[in-house]
Order: sequence, then structure tokens, then C-alpha cells
Amino acid sequence: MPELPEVETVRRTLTELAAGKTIASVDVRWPKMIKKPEAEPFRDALLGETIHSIDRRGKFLIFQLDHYALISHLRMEGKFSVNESSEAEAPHTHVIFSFTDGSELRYRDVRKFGTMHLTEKGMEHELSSLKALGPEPFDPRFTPDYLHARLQKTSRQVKTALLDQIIVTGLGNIYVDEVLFRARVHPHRVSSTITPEEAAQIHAYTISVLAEAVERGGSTIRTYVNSQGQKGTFQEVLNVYGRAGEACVECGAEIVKTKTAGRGTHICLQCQPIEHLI
DNA sequence: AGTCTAGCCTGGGAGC
DNA sequence: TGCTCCCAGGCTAGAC
Repeated sequence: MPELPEVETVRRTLTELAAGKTIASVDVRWPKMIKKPEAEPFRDALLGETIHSIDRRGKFLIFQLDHYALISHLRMEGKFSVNESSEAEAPHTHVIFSFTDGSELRYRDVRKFGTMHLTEKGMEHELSSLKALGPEPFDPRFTPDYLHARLQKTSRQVKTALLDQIIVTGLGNIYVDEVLFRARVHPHRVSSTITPEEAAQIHAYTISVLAEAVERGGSTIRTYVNSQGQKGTFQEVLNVYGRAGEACVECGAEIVKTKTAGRGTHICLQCQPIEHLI
């Protein structure tokens, strides 16, 4: 599932493949994924636009064009690739941007969860979903004190709070489990009981886990590949996610799987003590 | 205002 | 073999 490291890897590979190309036509096969404007004006607006650069904000990709910004969220399964128009089309291809040089940017998404928005250039951060985002984990404004203060204000379980992109952007279900394991904090701890010392650990591991995952090109758990079709390697160093029933790398206890707000959660109960639960 | 839940989607695996 | 059920989970809209 694309979280910050996967989206950043897609951004980098896609920049190499698509920057400088000009859109000649757009084919939208699944109009529902175009959230703003409607699919038809979306398509018309993009004709003749050149992709100058690709930015990332949280888990959103932002294509900077001549007059517009195209905002894309991959959600769980979305993938971009650049192909020659003669190449066979992969199943579940929902949007095709054909370039003037004969190549194509293809978006495919088995689950159809991904979204695209188009805004006037420079107005992308006014989009409600981007406007609401909290600091990037690598932003100097994301400090231990900030994180502790935000956690103090909520009664939610700490894992749920960390998945809230308003507090910090970029963590998803895989990396949040890894961060909390490394910080030795149980995911179901009430956020307001997290001490300044624990917040500092969570803060430090949020940064280091995401940075290492970016270096490794993300994690390939199910189907993730970057825009050049390559898998990430961070899954090789995951300590808890997807390791239910295996021995903890720190203490040898069995990793258990439970649920947090409907999501799978992986814990070592020995390393992540269970007091202060909701 | 803060928190929670249903819904969006499909493929793959388990169970019968 | 073939059917049904459940799970994967980021984000939003709407309810409480």
C-alpha cells in the first residue's frame, strides 16, 4: 500500500520518465476516479499541457503543468507507468495520457480506489484534502514537542492518531506498526497518556523508518512497484508488519496480530507493554 | 468539536 | 470444482 516512501519513489521514477512530455490526448475509462472537475472538462483542460515537474505532499502526487496542477492519490493499488503506445495494455488501466512523442502515461488500479483532481496552477494547496494535511515528517516543524502536544489533545489510540494525516503526513498501516514497535509503544495506548520521552521516540523513529524506507525504494508487500516496474526492499527489514506468529527480533516472543480501527495491527507484547490501554 | 463507522472496490485465499 | 465469505486499507462523508 503506497505510504510516503512508496509515493516518493513513484515521484522520483516518474519524474525521470514523464517530465518534459506534452499531453496530446486523455482517455478516461473510469470517470468516477476523476473527482474534480468532471471527466470531460478534466480531459479537455489537459490537452496541450506539458508536465514540468512532479511534487509530493504527504501521500499525494502533484503534477505541475503549464496552467494546472494534477493531484493524484494512489490509495491502495494505484500505479503509474510510461509505455510506448504500441505496448500491450495491462488489465485495470483506467486513465491514459497520450504524449506528443508517441509514449503514454498509464494509470492502473485494480481496486479503483485512487483519485485525481485538477486545479488551477498554484491553487493545489487550496484543495481541501491537501489543505488539511499536517507537517511532513522531514519538515523542521515536526518536532518531538509538537508531536507530544498533539497527542496530548486526543483520547484516540496512539496508532489511530498517527494514521491521522492532520497530525503528521505520510504514515500508513505498515510503517506505523514499525515505528511503534521500535519506539516500544503499544498501538492501543491512549494518546494523551504518551509521555514526552515516548513522543520523542515515536518522533525519531517516524523520521528514521520513513527515511530508510525511501532509501530502499519502499516496501513491496502485495503488488507495489514503482513507475519503472521495480519492487522496493524495505519489506526485508520489517520487524512486525506481516510477521504474525514469528519470533520478535528483539526478544523472541511471538508477534501477535490484532485490530485497530478495523486495520490489521502487529505487536510484540513483550517489547510494547500493554498498560494504559483504552 | 472530536470521534467513529460505513462505503468505496476487486482479487485472492480459506472453508465447505 | 465451485460457491460464499472474509480480508487487504487510505480517505471521505455523514452520524453521533
